Amino acid sequence: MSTALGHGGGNGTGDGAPATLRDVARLANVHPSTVSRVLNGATSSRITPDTCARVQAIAEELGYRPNMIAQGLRTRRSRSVGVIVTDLSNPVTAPIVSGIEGRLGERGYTVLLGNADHSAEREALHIETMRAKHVDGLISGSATVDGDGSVRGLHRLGLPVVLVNRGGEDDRVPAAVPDDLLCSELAVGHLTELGHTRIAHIAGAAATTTGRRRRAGFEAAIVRRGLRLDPSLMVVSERYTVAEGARCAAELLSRGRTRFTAIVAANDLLALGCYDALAAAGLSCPDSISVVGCNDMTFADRFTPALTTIHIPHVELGRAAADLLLERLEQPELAPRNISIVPRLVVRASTAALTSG
Amino acid sequence: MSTALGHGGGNGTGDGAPATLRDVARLANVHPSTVSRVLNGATSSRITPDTCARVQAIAEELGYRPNMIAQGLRTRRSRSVGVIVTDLSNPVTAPIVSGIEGRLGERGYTVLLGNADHSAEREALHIETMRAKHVDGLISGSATVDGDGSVRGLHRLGLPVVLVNRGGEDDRVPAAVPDDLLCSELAVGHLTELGHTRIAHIAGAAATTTGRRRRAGFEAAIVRRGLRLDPSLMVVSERYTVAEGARCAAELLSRGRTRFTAIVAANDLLALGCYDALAAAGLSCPDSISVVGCNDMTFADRFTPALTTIHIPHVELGRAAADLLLERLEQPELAPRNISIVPRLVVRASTAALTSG
DNA sequence: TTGAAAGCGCTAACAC
DNA sequence: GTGTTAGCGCTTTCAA
Repeated sequence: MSTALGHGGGNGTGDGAPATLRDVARLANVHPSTVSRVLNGATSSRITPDTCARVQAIAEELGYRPNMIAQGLRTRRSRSVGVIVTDLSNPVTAPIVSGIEGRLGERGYTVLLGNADHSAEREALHIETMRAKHVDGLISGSATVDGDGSVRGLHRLGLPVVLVNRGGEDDRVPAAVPDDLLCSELAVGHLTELGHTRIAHIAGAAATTTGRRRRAGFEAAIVRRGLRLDPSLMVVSERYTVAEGARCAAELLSRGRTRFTAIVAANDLLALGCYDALAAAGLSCPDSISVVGCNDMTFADRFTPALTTIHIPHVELGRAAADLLLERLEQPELAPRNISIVPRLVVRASTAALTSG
Repeated sequence: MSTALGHGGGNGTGDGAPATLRDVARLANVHPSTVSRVLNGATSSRITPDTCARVQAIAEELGYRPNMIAQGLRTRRSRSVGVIVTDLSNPVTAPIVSGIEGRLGERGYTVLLGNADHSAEREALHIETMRAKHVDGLISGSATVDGDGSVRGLHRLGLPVVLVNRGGEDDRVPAAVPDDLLCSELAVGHLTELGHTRIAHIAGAAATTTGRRRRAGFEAAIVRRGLRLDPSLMVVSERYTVAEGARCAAELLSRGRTRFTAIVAANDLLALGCYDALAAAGLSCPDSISVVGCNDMTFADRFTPALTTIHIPHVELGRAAADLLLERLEQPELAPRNISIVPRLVVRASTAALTSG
């Protein structure tokens, strides 16, 4: 009786090499293809229950494991998918990957992980490798908007590709993304309900759809409420980092610290940077300035003040991306579609009602 | 001229299929094996510079990419390694994986990621799959001490395995781990320098080497200083979570809240739980009770109070594990070895000098 | 220096 | 229902 680890293995010749289909066939007195048919659920129905049982017994006894490399070469399906991320150290990346891996794993696919680490060169290298390893598809979390990213190229080459978290500017390649417009709407809505009217925005990099769409959503939300869209209350960050958030908040402050009473940051890291800049300027959050983040990343509830933010279910985002890819792999005839994940406002302690003007 | 994406590809027959070695051979008027020799650095020296150039030109023109699946089947080396983690959502996991992936990527290996998500069954499944996909080796971050984990079994089967973060109890399988004894020594040393003498410990699960060794290190550090080892000041947690930390700290408090003035927690998550339990009991940290964590995970500096903890360089830990595996893959004759990573005390605001007894 | 031949382990089209 | 044959794309003896 073989364990899950293939103990009791061997090919029956005593040389310790793992058993192959041929080994099983030889001991079961059948042809290798018969073994193949028995072991592949789809075709096993056409085999005599008798031989079927015999083959299975021998396979079990030998601890036979199909060689997926050989299978892949023959069938042209590797049952593995590449997952390329911009930055493994970004707090939202792990949950997204977790969601992807979980769903894909359920369906028998393995994840090849590539960390681009903000380098276009490394990203291209990973794509290269994954193509060479014949992944069945690719999920990319590093889409940038600059026209014609490498991932986009793959899509044209016919390799199924799905974007996650950040989408493409258009809808040519399927993507699972948060409803970025709604994120900003929720943030602005919350602040106006608290009485704020002069609200600043620290936008995400223009090269990312999260950055662009959240900015668009912010502007729409402001206009929709009949508030003035003040260009001096807008600053565009270059990267999603705490340091960059601090830089942008300081910039905002330098343009006049009484011009605004609240900041909508394009993500939590930027919001954390706001905390720093405000503290450095001797201002308190939320008493002087309210701050809203976006993502609700791990520990957002444990900062001081606890961060009011827009919750995005990143694990679910990852699962959705996996579903999209699975769909393309298993029903290529279906029209590609997008999934938009609904965010949710989480009120904590970094926002307060406007008291003094 | 072909781009990194293989544009300009095709096999020269116009059917859009990717070019193979044979396609290149045909157009270059040489035998496929010659092309193989040209393209493999090691053997290309034995080829006429002339044909060498011709072959390379054709390969380039066709956008030829070796099929690594076929290569793998033939050479029995997949150039991919499995990385199995206990929990992708643990804050230390991402940096470890990042370190592993970074180093392995430099050396031409791809990472297959498997998230066991605390399930032994899922872990076994991943190991199964990775064996079937013929990974060249395995790095496991989910070693438990219960004798004969599945990973250990693989090691016996001859698949190169390296443990990371948590080691095996003995040294039979190579591991890259923090110096857990030193972690506790640093924590206790820091507290005694602040005047603390009655120090409690929230130990990590006994099934993990981090839990066991940090506990042993704690006990040794206490004894070394001639302090009393009070069993009522020791509680063993079951999982590395905030909730579990809170439970353990509450348990400690229930045994008498004046019996100790400081807590050494086996990791930062447990330490965060201490914050909660102390707050719930109306106690302040660090004024009433000092708390020391371990790991220095992301944002440890941003909690309130900022957490005094033992810094472990997790990216480096991952790199070390990758190095260990690379060593086994490329120089199997070398004796397996372990790498111990040196931790560092980071003093922040959760510890204070003992003033009132 | 190059070509020929064989085969890694598997599946699938075709025969019987 | 099962066997035969061929071949996925590559590397690697062995010859020449």
